[in-house]
Amino acid sequence: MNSIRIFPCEFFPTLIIIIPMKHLKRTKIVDILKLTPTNEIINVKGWVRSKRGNKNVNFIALNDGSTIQNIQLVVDVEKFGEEYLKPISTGACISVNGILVASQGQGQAVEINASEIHIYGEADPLTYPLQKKGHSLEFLREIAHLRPRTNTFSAILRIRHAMAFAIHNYFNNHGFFYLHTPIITASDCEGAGQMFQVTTMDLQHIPTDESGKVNFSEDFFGKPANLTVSGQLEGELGALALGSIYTFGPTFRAENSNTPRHLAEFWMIEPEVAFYEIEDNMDLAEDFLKYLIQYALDNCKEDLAFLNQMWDKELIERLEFVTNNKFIRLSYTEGIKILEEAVKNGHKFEFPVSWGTDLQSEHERYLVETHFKCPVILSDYPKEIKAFYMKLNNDNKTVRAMDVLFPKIGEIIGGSQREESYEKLKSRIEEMNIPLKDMWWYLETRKYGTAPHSGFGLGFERLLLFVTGMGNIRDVIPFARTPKNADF
RNA sequence: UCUUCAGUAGCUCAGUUGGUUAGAGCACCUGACUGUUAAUCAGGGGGUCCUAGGUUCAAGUCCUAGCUGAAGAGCCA
Repeated sequence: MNSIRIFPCEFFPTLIIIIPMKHLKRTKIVDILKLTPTNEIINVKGWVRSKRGNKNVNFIALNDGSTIQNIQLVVDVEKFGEEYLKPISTGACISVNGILVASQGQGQAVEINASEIHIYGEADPLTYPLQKKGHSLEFLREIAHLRPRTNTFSAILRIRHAMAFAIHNYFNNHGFFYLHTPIITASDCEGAGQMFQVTTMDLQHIPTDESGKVNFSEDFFGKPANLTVSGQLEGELGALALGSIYTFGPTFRAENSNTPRHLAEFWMIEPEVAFYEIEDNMDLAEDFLKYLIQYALDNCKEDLAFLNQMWDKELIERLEFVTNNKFIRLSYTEGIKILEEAVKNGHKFEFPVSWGTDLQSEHERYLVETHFKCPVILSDYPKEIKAFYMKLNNDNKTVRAMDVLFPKIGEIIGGSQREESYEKLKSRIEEMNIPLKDMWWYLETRKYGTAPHSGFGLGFERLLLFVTGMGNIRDVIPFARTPKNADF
């Protein structure tokens, strides 16, 4: 390393002597904390969380993001000089060589006696927005470029990584293949809300035809194109060839949703499996969610403990409850009966309950949080309130849909067994006025070698809301995209 | 998009029935302190009271509109 150390000379106070800092391979704090103290010199690099002390000795709490834990640096003030240490304030980035020793203080097992310090970057205390105190989540959202440097967000981002890894791990272990479905799609029939249009046309001079309509043949793809709202339809194509696939990618919805549970850009996991009935689909969803939550409990202990202590005292308890209890499974019809019973017994809902209407948030919350106090898988909804591709039951009234409802989050998973009959699917498409010409490829999977199959979509950030205990989805993604907000 | 609530120092917030020079804690700066744990102690600086109108002798405080944020609802994962 070409780093240097500068310090004032005793005889010529203005003279600065430059000495190359001894080059050592960096050790991450997460690994340092596992070491037993020897007399070897090690190097640590990171950002200063706090500096305290007196005329003789300074204590620097350093964090490098590898763990929520800081390493304590002990700095002899006389050795470096007050002036040199001054710019090492909260937020500054430094590289330190020193000896790892057993701590003389109470708060930590080991600490580093600093012998050389190089300052990579100062952080002017007058303007650096992060202080050594708690900040509101709303304030931190306004400084999304710096919030990963806080304990809370570094914990969330490490958990986010762990969950992404665990998702791939689970599917790989279960023989699923990761299928990359397109981000840009020219089919407007994915049926999950408003789409963002993709175009290379000059919006100031849009080409039109004789009748004044937009001439999309001049656009990049020669027809209207959008960002995907779901990889499911393509996922089905994969499942009907590879057997078991999953997608895990960004998803875009141009809905004007202003809630703590919605993002315009979010990540979704969509497994799709051939020869799966709806019950198999439920088994997969339950096993998958429990695996992920258990993975977090096993591998993100310190970060979860921090979030539990800081934001949500019941977090770990709630996670353990979910892994230890079977999800309640019941049909939409049974759910309605329970809700009607509740109304009879005096429970007041803002919206009326009756068979055939979609369940409101308050109804789902009643089932999950009040009645069962447990995750619930609701299935077999009336066909009128569900998507065209869901398999019709023999009663001709309900479809094999399933929603997994979680406490605090609501719908975390939505899925179904897919309609595999060419004729039934075709007539559903026609009933819902979806243009058949755009769906020919989807229908051909039913025309040639069709098979029963099922799948679901898991909102990655909704999973993270549950696992981290955060209340707002904008706090579990590094850079949130919501209506009127695409900064950073 | 609808409903409700909020916007005062860098951050978190107090500010009485409308009444003189708008406060506190933390942060920051200066000083003290021989091992601190978001160190402590003493002192200091720091304000377009969200914006624009209006009511009033007088507005941080009341009214109207807008902007921004949050919560709930709808849409959904």
